[in-house]
Amino acid sequence: MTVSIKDVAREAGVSIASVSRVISGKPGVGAATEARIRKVMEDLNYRPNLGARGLVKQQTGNIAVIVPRGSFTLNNPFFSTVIDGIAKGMDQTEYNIVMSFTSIQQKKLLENQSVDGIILFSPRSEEFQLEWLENLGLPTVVIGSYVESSPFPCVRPDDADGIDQAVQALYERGHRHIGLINGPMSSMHSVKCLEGYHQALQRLALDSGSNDMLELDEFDVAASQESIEAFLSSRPSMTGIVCASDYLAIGTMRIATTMGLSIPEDLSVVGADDVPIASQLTPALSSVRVDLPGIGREATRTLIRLLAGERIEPKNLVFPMSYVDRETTRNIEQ
Amino acid sequence: MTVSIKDVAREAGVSIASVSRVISGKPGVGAATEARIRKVMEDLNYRPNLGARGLVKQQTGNIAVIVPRGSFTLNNPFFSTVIDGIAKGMDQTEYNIVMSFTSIQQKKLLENQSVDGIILFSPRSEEFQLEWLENLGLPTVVIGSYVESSPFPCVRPDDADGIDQAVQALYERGHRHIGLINGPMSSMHSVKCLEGYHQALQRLALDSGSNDMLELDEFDVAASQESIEAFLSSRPSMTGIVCASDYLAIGTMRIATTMGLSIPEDLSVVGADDVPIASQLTPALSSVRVDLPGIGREATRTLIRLLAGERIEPKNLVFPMSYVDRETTRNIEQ
DNA sequence: TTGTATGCGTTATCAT
DNA sequence: ATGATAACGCATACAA
Repeated sequence: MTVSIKDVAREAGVSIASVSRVISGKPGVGAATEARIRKVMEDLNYRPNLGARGLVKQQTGNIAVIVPRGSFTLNNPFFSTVIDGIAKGMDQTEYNIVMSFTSIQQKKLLENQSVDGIILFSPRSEEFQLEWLENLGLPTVVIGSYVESSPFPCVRPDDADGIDQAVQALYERGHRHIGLINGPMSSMHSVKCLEGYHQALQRLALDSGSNDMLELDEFDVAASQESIEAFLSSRPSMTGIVCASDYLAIGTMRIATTMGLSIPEDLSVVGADDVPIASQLTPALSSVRVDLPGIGREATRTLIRLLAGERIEPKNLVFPMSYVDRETTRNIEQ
Repeated sequence: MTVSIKDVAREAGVSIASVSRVISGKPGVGAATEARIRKVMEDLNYRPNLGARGLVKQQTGNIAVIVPRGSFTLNNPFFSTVIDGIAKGMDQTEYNIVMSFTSIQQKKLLENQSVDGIILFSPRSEEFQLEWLENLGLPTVVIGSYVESSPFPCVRPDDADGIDQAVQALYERGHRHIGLINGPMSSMHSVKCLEGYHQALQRLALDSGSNDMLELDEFDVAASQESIEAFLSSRPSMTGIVCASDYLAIGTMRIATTMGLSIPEDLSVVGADDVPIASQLTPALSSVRVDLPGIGREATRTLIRLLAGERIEPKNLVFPMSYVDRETTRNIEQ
């Protein structure tokens, strides 16, 4: 059924070695024979078998992109935007992208020798054992904040500084009671966000001693409606909210609105990452910008270098964030 | 470096055949030897090589998921939501998902015998030659409206009826001048939407003879700001707008707002597909719902059956749509 | 129950 | 410049 190098060889009246040579562009084949071979390949509609080639060359030509499991993953524009960058980066290479969204897929994929390298979105602490990952012996690059002890190169936004900037921006606009809506602490991203929040509060002497952070169980807002409502209504003096992601911010805005609060009149909201849709919203979401596709491209570049045998230093590539003022934040009188 | 079936055999003092048998769970191996082999596999940390297995079994274990090229693809929640369903469906199987977002990747992927089947998001007419696709000889399922002459099974929303329902809903709320913001006609999706639009207009005797459809060059709104502005401002009597996708609707709302129109007071807007974020917006977007993850799952199921050698009838699996009334539509007095 | 041998499609080594 | 052949890791028909 499927036409192989052997069929081409027979049809062209040459050995498979010669066919292989023209396929891989290796020297050592006469112009005339090459032409003949090419013609036959065309006629027979020959297609190389990547699996067979991989077998002898000891590589698959595939890169695994591992996104966290959970209901909202791909739907979260953070991931899709970074993945966009990964895809663009991968385009310059010979590699294909094998994606996996669930833990079942992930184990299957990684344990089957079906990829040459891994791009790993920073998993929750409960998802992967670092030891298991290391044991795989595959070149790996992590995207997003990750445990300090990780031996893998890491490309990430400067989450802590981003949240710090968001708080600072609200402060400069007259806000004095500023809350943080954060993800679960099992995610390093949340840990970093909290770090930045505390840092800003301390510098601005805003630390009231009260706990104004809400830690959600999930990054999924829909599942956390009640706790957000409670958080908001129990803090009437709070005029500004910083969220650990734009996605969280969108959900928070919705909930606040249904509670009768208008944005930004009653409550200012700042997101994080400045996902593409943020600027399309009404009102447009103030956020802390970072080059998401750039992160994806850089992660790809790094992995490719790793694959080529390079040693990568420094291990941490941190992308700067910068506050973008839009319509969900307002100046308030003191 | 990498441990193979051969190493296991030697270490366990058996033949590779026996090892292969326990791996594939085939009968014909004594309990004692099986135990010994398993232990050695464990000790040596043996991992099967999918490529090698594929070579002999003539299959790769990979499914290609082809999404249209272009700037806004993964970022478009339509795709990510359907893909979510695909991933869930694929979880029940032994297949991995190989994604490709660019034409370069796509050719590479499809021409290399590195996948067993294809899930294809309905491409623009200029993107793929049907003949080329058929020539691949791979089991293929299309998601979304596609050319009639396609020989591939197709899973899709009932776009025409969806838009029809949206127009109908606006009509019932008192609207008499209703526009359509549509994608390019090179996409069958747009063609179907237009079809539903005309159908509704005719039934409701609303066809004014004027052309109230705006055909965008791209599904990307940001690039079409000017034409949308012009469209809106040149039709002051228009009170309702139906959009060919939620994404388009979000962009349209933003542009209308910056023009000083408030939604839904001055302009009612209805999206299509009811993407997850639609209900999270403020105001929440009225839309035409369809089970997007269900479409993904069904496409996967269909492809798996195709892969198993089944013949699939009917070729078209159409998912119903139904209007969801939220906050971007209002009743108007006659 | 267990082992031997062959072949899957390709690259690479070594002759010629 | 060209060809024969081993090897990659695995499944399987056939022998024992």
